[in-house]
Amino acid sequence: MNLRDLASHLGLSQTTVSRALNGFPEVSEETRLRVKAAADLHGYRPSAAARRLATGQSGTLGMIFPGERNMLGDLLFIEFLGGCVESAADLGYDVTLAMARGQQSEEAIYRRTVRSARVDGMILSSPLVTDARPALLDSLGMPFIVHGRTSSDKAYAFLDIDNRGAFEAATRLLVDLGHRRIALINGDSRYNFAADREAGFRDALRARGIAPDPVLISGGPMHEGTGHAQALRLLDSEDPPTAFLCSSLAQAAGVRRACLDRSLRAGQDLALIAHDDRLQEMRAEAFDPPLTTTQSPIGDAGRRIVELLVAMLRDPKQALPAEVWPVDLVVRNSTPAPKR
Amino acid sequence: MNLRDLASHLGLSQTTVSRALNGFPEVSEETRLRVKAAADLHGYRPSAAARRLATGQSGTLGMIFPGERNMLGDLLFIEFLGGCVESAADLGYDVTLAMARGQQSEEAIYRRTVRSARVDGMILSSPLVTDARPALLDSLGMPFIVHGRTSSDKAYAFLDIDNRGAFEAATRLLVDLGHRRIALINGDSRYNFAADREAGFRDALRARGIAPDPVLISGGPMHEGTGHAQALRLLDSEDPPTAFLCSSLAQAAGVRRACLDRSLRAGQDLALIAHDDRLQEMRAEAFDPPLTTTQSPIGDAGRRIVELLVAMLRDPKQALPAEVWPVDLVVRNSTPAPKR
DNA sequence: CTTCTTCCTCAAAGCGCTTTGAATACACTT
DNA sequence: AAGTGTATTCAAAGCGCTTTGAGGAAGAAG
Repeated sequence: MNLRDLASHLGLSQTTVSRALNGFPEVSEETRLRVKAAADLHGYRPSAAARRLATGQSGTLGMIFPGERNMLGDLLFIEFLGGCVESAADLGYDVTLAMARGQQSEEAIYRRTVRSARVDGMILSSPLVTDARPALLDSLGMPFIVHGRTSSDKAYAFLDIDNRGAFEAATRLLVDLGHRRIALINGDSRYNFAADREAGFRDALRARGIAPDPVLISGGPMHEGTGHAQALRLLDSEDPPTAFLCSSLAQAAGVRRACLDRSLRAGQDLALIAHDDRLQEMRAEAFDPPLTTTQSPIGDAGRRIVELLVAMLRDPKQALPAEVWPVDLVVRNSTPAPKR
Repeated sequence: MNLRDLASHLGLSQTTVSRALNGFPEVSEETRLRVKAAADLHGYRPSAAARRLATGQSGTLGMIFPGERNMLGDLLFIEFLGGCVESAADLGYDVTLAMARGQQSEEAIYRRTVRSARVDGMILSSPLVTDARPALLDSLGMPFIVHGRTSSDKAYAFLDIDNRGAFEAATRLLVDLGHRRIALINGDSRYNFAADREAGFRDALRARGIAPDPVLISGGPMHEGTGHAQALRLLDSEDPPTAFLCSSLAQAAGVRRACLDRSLRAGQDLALIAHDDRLQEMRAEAFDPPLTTTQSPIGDAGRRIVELLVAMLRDPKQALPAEVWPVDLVVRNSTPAPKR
């Protein structure tokens, strides 16, 4: 059942039927009701392909699979992706994935995707401190929004959380509790979020007149092994930290294990704070002990970012969205004052 | 630059250009080369929307986000998805995701997806023992392929691994080593793969005249907590097992932790085998000790399943593919004979 | 020199929708 | 009665591709 059939069935023109269905004001309410009823009755669904051709819009948003894969980073990605897909569906958009594979240049993927006009807009995730993609997409004329931020001269749409403020607050909490040697176990330093977190960490130390010790600052993939390895290194060092600040719960789990290896109790003998992206099956409150965290649900960010992108597509003239979400510091039971 | 422009540029008709580009035999080799060169030169990309409208094919494969989410299950999903996206790209297809959310019936999602003709075929993952989706898609006339199997009267396309054989072999290995009390920590029993694994487990025991003890058979999500909880329960029981067989490496990690809790060494004091889906960042060989596994790369399955589905779409008359991959039993260092 | 093939190329007809510009009908003004 | 809006509806022209049915050119066969 296509539009023409439906129209002739109703004794109306395609124009009128199309307008009735799409909510244009030129159609009388009576006609609209009649049309809608008939459409329902016959199970009419407009052909996505035809609409796309006619409007030039694909009704599809694109996302590129992260090039660098690592287990718990993937978990963040999928939670974010889930949020995106969910709100895209609500807004009538599809989400398609492409993949930057092996050595094949990521740029080629983006170019190809853009040129075949398969997507109306793109979502960039995990931006690097210096990331070529915004400029690339700009030059290709493809609307996009970044989850996170990056250094760029030009304005671009983004949604980010206040990583710097979050880690500044967390560090401040630790310092105010009396901690002086605080270890930061961060994400990979090429990522902007990690740079921001380190900056917040340094801000707080500087504000309290503490010189950051480079030994105490490290980074790596967002998984348990990173936390374990770095924590062991530090616990076995000459002047071990009294507090750990981690970029993910998984890293915190590694720190916890390292502490156990050294007969220490994380959250009691040592303070432990982690950033919590609110993954479905990894709850800071179920940690032993319940973990003090900086928290911000990454799934919500996915939902919101699609809303913002779709709004951009619907009204390209509006100002580029630039949201920075505050991050809650949730104090639970893992942040004692340092042992004397 | 569209087809008409390109054609007039070349002094050819659209027909000829289209055929040259799409590899039809009616075009002289010389013309084809000329056309291709010009297309490259001008960066011509056919409009996906127009092609879709003209051919009635969307060039898109659909996948539904798993309704039930759990961390390491998600990891399997994303590894599989990555494989799918990768080979879809090679074959010129997009992959779009939909999501079965909350209480909204999964069926509605499938119906909607099918009716708007956004996808040419669908990939079903994580089939249940009794799963309504194959019959549903069949009745809707949507081509699909199942990753795994399910009980269904009708024939359907699938790619599965030999879960039953794998667990039969693993169990046999343990029995032949002298183990008599073997615990199975499986996936959720509603999933077909879990049922198959249990069947294989029982096969091997039966073949050796051992009556399976229901106490030793349990299941749950594919994560560390499941392995830990079940192993603790069993280790603390009256007649603890001497060997564990797990459905995932994550579960095996939990078993290992439970053993440590009880001052036992998994892989030395107790035998431990797990199924290994070959996730990027979770290597059985890096386990302590290196784990004996039944292994089958789930990413490869994703790649292959898309090949099969695309082949089905290109030639709907061919027989439905039905591949069952053998699973390697890789003996490493975690399967000692039982202690006397 | 025709007539047939074989090869290559073409014009034109869709695919199913949106959107433009015009037409009709009707109620009000003047 | 003619003129002016206003509210509805319509026919037709695309969107950019694929594909059908035909036509022209060149070489082979009669």
